[in-house]
Parts: sequence; C-alpha cells; structure tokens
Amino acid sequence: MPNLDAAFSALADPTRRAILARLALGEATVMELAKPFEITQPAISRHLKVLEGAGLIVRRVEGTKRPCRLAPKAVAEIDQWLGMLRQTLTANYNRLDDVLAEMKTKE
Amino acid sequence: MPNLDAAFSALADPTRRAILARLALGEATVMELAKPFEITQPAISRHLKVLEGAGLIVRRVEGTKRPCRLAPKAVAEIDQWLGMLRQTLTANYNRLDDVLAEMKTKE
DNA sequence: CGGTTATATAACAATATCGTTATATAAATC
DNA sequence: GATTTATATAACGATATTGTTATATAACCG
Repeated sequence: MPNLDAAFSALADPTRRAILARLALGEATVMELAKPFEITQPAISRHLKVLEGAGLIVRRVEGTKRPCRLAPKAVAEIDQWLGMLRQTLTANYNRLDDVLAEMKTKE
Repeated sequence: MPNLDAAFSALADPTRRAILARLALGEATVMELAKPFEITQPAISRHLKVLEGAGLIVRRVEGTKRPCRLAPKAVAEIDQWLGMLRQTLTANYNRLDDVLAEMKTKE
C-alpha cells in the first residue's frame, strides 16, 4: 500500500520536484542536489527526508556521502492512481458530458 | 503554465482524491459529493475551492446548485510532468544504474 | 411572502510545513 | 591526531492547512 498522501504532498513542493528532476538524470549526493538552490543544506536534507518518507527516493551509504536515487515503485503507484482520472479524460462519455453541460447552460 | 504546486498539493488530501474519484464517474453537486464523508459541508466547500483553484475541477451554476466536474486539462498537465520520471523508470540506463550501485556496494 | 434547501464565507483553534541558525557526528585528509 | 567535508538533527518563528461553528445569500416551494 503506497502512501499517496505523502507522495503527492512531497510532489507539491517545487524544490522537491526539481530534486526529482535532477535524480531522473541519475544518482546524486546531497551536496550535488543542494548546489542549484539558494536554500541551506539542512533545508535540502529535510526535503530529502520528505522524499524518502514518501518512498520517492532511496539512499545508500557511501562513506560520508548518501547518494540518492529515484524509487521507481512509488512513481509507478502515483501513476496508477492517476490512471483512473486519465481514463475519464479520454473516455467518450466525457465529451458527451460536455455537450450536455453546454445544452443546460443555454437553457 | 499550470500550477503544479497547487495541483499536487490538492491531490495530497485523501478527501479531495476521493472527490476526484467520484467526479471521474461524472458530474456531481456539492451535497452529493459531501454525502459519503463525515466532515461538514463547509469543509467540503473548501476542498472544492482548493480543487478548483488547482484547476482540477470546474463548476457551473444551475439554480441553487453548483455541479462540479473534472477538468481534463490540469490532469493532463500533471501527467505530463510525471512523464519525465516515468521515462526514467522504464529506461534501460536505470537498470545500468542499479548494476553500478550494486558494484559499488560490494567494493 | 415565509420556510427550506444548496452553497459560501468568516472567525477561530489545532496542527503541519518550511526556512533559518546552531550544533552533532562520522568519514576523509593532511 | 587535528581539520575539513558531508550530512543530520534540534529548536524556533512564520505561514499555511484543515476542521468546526455560526452566519450569509440566493434560489425553490408551498
């Protein structure tokens, strides 16, 4: 069972999305991830903790460093949830719905 | 330019996700949406305001009622952003990454 | 018109979030 | 062994979020 609350909540922050975007290019250490931002290192550490807690990233220990990488599983789970809405988007009855709404408006 | 902050933030709440799930089945009024929940009507009204602010739903006026429906556009935009991560998930270099990580661990 | 129904808004308390600075820890290096 | 580097944690203030109750508004109904 994924924690969608935590996952979406984690994605709601632009700094965290930028971190994920960076990690999409491959593994990176905390300092590497912090560099592009103007916020302090502790702030980044906490963002990473949030991302880890949401299952969006995983970390390993390598000496003093803690390289981070994307966790495919969590992203897949978010994707799965969105799939439900996506289905509605593309379904025909959605267009029908639009038409009906249009008709009612004109009444 | 979509507001991903607002969109993901809106999705972070389970009540709001449930509302969206309900709307995926078709239009519904505020009262209809409120029924399954134990929270009060004003709370639902505010959740809807959040969803509307995030562009995830649209509302029309029909007498006293304000029927809500999913807004395809916002969902598509979220989807698009996630696409970036999805790509990483399925890409082969991700597996390569795993292998490299494995090697480093064993060193 | 008067009462009910559908919804919104304001005010408020409880809790969460985000950034900062200061400090801790542990590995790396000189 | 002392210093530097990489990262984490604690404490704190500012702001945001969520729910509640009370109340407003406007359409509907008899």
